[in-house]
Amino acid sequence: MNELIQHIQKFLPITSDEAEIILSYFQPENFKKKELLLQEGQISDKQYFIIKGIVRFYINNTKGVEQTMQFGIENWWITDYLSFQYQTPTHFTIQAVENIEVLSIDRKSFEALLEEVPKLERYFRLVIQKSFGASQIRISYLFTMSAEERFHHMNRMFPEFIQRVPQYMIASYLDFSPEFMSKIRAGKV
Amino acid sequence: MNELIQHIQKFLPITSDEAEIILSYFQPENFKKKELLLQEGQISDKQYFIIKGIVRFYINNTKGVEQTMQFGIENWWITDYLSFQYQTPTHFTIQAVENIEVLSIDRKSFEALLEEVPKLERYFRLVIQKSFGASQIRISYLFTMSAEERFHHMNRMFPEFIQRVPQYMIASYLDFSPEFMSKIRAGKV
DNA sequence: TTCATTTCTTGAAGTACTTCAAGTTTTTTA
DNA sequence: TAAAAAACTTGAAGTACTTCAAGAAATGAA
Repeated sequence: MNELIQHIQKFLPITSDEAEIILSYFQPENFKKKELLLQEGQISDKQYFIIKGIVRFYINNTKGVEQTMQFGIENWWITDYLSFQYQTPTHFTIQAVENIEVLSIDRKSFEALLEEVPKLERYFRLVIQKSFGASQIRISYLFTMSAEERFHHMNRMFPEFIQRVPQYMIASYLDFSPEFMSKIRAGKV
Repeated sequence: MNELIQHIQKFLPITSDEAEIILSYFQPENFKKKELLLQEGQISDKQYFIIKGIVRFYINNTKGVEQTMQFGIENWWITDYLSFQYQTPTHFTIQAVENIEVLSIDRKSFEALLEEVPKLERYFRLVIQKSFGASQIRISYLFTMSAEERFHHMNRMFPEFIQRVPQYMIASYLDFSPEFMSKIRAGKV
């Protein structure tokens, strides 16, 4: 069965008729490694559900370095919600880390979908609540752990993930330099 | 008119009958300065809507220092959503910074309310979407600005707020030491 | 299979902060 | 309105990182 429908079912029951209606609102899209789903300055007009692959959500700091703020993996939703909700230009970029498959929905269709299947309001509320919780946990790690601790913690929690993503992206996600990451790994700190 | 109802009206229209039903689910509560609304280790069973005053949401780091992760002010919702949603013990503490007035709702009542007034699912989705967006912006500031820049930025954006809250809480919110904040303010960096 | 590109490593030098300890000022409480 | 408690300041010393520059290793493309 479709991944999105399965995901929705984890939060609330839907009938197969509803499933069909829901899917009719989505476009399957593919992006190659390094392609951009959203670019700084644009208005985030789409929300993406990741079927396969990894994306990163980053911001360019003043020195032009890309700081990874979030990763998105299978079964996660990704977009800049503020830009999406208020139609303001985004400060962020979303990029495919691998070749990816997503389902996309634009703002208009999203509103129409919620009107036709109102119980999805609940699904999206629960999904975002979870994302927000994850974001709070992430901030707490940045606040309470040293660079080395953050690295070891991530290594412990997501060993397979670390393999799939270049080190310098992990380093920027954990908020330290790639060189420092290299030294941590080599035990030279 | 009631602050909560006004706030809901910003996101979607409700009738005065609905307003009455909604309010019947909430308890007004008052907390004195420094009282705790939620304590590390507890399960977050309530969600709070702040009518008046400021709260802080913090975590104790390994050295026992309180790191402020979020402030909540008038018209904001506050809770640990992960703990609330999944009924797991929280790592965080919520404390009244001033004497405060809130409306509280526990998890059971919250579910009952959503069942009786399903369109509130949309309200809560939009509210949390906004909070999540704010959280993303906050992370981006931590990633792209120096301590001094974060301080000046906050000063520029929320000058009145800075007056209402002790400096050491602002310092921990901006992720640097109170001593360093003192030096920034004195122009000694 | 080779060349080009991307990613990772290493050491040396620098810096943006933290920590500590003590004193001062402001606010709260009785 | 005095005493106690909380919040803020200061300078000196320390440290967890960053930056730079150059080379090595791994990956991808023709």
